[in-house]
Amino acid sequence: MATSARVTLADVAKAAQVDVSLVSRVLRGESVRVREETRQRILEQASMLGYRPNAIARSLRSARAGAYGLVIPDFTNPVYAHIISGAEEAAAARGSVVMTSTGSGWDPAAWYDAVDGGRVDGLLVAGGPTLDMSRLAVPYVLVNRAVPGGRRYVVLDDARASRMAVDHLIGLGHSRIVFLGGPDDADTAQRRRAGFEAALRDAGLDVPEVRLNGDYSAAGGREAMASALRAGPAFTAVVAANVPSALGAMEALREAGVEIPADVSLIAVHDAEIAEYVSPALTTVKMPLHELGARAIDLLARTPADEPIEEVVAQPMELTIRASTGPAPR
Amino acid sequence: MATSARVTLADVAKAAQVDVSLVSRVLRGESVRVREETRQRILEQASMLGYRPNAIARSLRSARAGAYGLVIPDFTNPVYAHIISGAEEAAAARGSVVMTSTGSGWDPAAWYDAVDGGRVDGLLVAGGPTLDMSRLAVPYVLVNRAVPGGRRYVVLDDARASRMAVDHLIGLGHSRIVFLGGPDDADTAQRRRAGFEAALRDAGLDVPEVRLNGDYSAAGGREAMASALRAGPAFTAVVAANVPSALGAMEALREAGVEIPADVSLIAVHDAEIAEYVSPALTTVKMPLHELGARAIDLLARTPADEPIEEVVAQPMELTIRASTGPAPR
DNA sequence: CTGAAAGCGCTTACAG
DNA sequence: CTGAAAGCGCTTACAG
Repeated sequence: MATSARVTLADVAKAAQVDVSLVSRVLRGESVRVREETRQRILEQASMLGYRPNAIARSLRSARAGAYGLVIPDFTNPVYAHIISGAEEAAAARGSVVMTSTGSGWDPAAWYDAVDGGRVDGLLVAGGPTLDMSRLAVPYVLVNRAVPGGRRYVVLDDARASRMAVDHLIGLGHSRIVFLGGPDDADTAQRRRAGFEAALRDAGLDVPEVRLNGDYSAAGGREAMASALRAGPAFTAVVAANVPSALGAMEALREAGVEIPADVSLIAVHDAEIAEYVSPALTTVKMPLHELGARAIDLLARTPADEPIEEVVAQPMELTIRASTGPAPR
Repeated sequence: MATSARVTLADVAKAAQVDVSLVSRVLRGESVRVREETRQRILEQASMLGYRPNAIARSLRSARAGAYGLVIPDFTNPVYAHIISGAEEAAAARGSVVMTSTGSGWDPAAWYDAVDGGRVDGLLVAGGPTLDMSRLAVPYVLVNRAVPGGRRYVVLDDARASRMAVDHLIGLGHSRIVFLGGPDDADTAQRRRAGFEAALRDAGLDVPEVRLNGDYSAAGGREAMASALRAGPAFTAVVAANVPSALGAMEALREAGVEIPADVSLIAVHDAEIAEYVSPALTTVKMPLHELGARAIDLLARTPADEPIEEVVAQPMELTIRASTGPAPR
C-alpha cells in the first residue's frame, strides 16, 4: 500500500533497457513487430516492478476516459440496481461504468463541472432532477425518461405494461378497475396511465372518474388508497404504477379491512424481490430494466453525439402472477 | 453538445490577453494579487467561452483525482444506499464519490487496474468479494467488514444491535429466543450472533441449541425458518440478522399458520423502508449506516495511508417498535 | 502584478 | 525492429 512511489512507464523502460514508447506498445498489446526476446524482457520487468498504467495520463493523451458515467437519483430504489447491472454488462468490453448520485448535498454547478471534465466518455442519466444537458459537452442518453427537450433517450414501453396488467384483470372478470398513478410530472407515470386508459377503452370498459394520484412512494400509495376508500370503493381491482405505491395501497386496504384478492385485486407495474415476500404476494408486470441499461450503454457508445436517439425497449416484459390478483367478486 | 472543440485554458488566456498561468490562478480562486481589471477580464472571457476545466489534466498535474471510489457488491440491497448518502455528504467538500460495483461481469484483473490507475484518491470497499487490498497503491478503508488481514476498517457495533433486540424481547417477557443468522463467513453475521448470545447469557437465559442459519436473503430466511418449524418451534421470539431474512422468515411463519406476534415475535437488525409496509410491520434495530459512510470518508481522507484504522460506529442506534413484536405467549 | 518554463505519465505519428 | 520527440491541458515553483 503506497509503500514506494508509483512505478511509471519510464521505470519499466529503464529496467528493460528500451524506450518508453516500445514499452507502451508492448504492454497495450498493440500489434507491433518486436523481437520476442525484447517483448519478454519488457513483460517481465513490468510484472516484477508491479507496473500499473496511469489511467489519468492515458486519458489525457488519448482523449478517452475509458469509463461511462451513470447518474442515479436514489439508490434506495431497486429499479436502478437492475439498470446498473445491465449497463455494466454492456460496458464491460469498452471500459467501466461509474455511478454518481444526485442525492444528498448535490450541488448542480459542481456537478456540471465534475461530469463534464473529461472523466467519462459519455453519460447516462436515469431519472432525478431535470438537468440541462445542453450545458454539457459530453454525449449523453436519458434513461427511462422522454422529456420534450431531450433529444436522446431510451424508455420502456410503459403503456404496454399497463395494458398487460389490465388484460390480466379483465381475464379474471374485473370490469371496475382503477389506476393508482405516479407523479403527474413523471413521463413514465403519464405513459402508464395512458396505457391503462387505452386498454380499458379497447375492452369497451369505462375509464373510471376516480383518480388515485400517488407519487411512486409507499407513503403516497397508502394515502391515495385510503382517501379512495373513504370515498367508497367503486372498484374491484387496482393497477398500481409501481411496487412501492402498491405496497402502500396494500397497507391501506388492510387497515380498511378490505381483503386482497377476495374483495379487491392488486397488480403493480415493475417487479421487485419484495413483491414475493409481502402477504399476499404481489402480482406484477416485470419490466426489462436490465435490458434498458444495456441498450442505453450500447446507444451511447455507438451513436454520434449530434444524432438524436429515441428508443423504446419493449422486450422482455412478463406478467408474474402471484397471490394479490384473483377472480372478480360478484 | 460537443458542437465545438473543447475550450482550454489557452483559449481563455488568448482571449483575455494574459498568460495561461494567470488564468489558472484566477479561476481556481487562488489567493493571488491581481489587478481587479485583469481578474474581471479573465472571468468574463472564461464565462463567455464556456470554459470548463479539464479534470483529467488537472489530476495528472496535481496528482490528485478529486474523487473517492466506493465499491458496492449489490445495489439491490438498500443498506448500501444509506452508506452511499453518508459518504457523499462527507465527501462533498473534498470532491465527489463515484460508485462501482463488483456485480455482473466483474473482472478482478481489470478492476485492480481501473481502480488503481489514479482515478480516485482513495477507495471505500463495502462488502462484496474479498479483495487483496495489498495489491493496491491507493489508500483504502473497508466498510462494515473487519477482516483479519485488513488493517483499515470501519464497522458498526453489530453486537450492540443484537443486544438491543434481545433486551426488547426480554422486556416483553420472552425467554425462549432464537437467532436467525447470516452467512457464517460474514464477520457482521458473526458479531451479531455473538452479541445475541452474550445478551442472553447476561440475562441469565440459555443460549438455544437450535441454530437457524440464513444467508441474509429472503429465500434463505424462509428456508431456515421453515426447517426450524418442522423441527417443532421451541421458541416464542426470533431475532433476525437482517431485514430480508426476517421477511423470508415471516413468510415461512405465515405459511405454517404461526401468528405474529401472538405466537412468535420477530425483530430484525437493520432497518429498511419496507419494514413499515409488510404485515405485520416489522420491528427493527436501526443501524447508523449513513454515519458509517460519512465516517469512512472522513477517515479515508485524514488518515495517512500507512496507518491502521480500526473504528466502530456505534451511534445512533435506535429500536423502532412496530407490530411484529409483542408480549410473550403464556 | 504578471509571464515563461518545466513537467505530470502517457500515446502516437515520424524516422531510421 | 526500435528510438526520439512532440504534446494532451493543466499547475506550480521561479523570475522579474
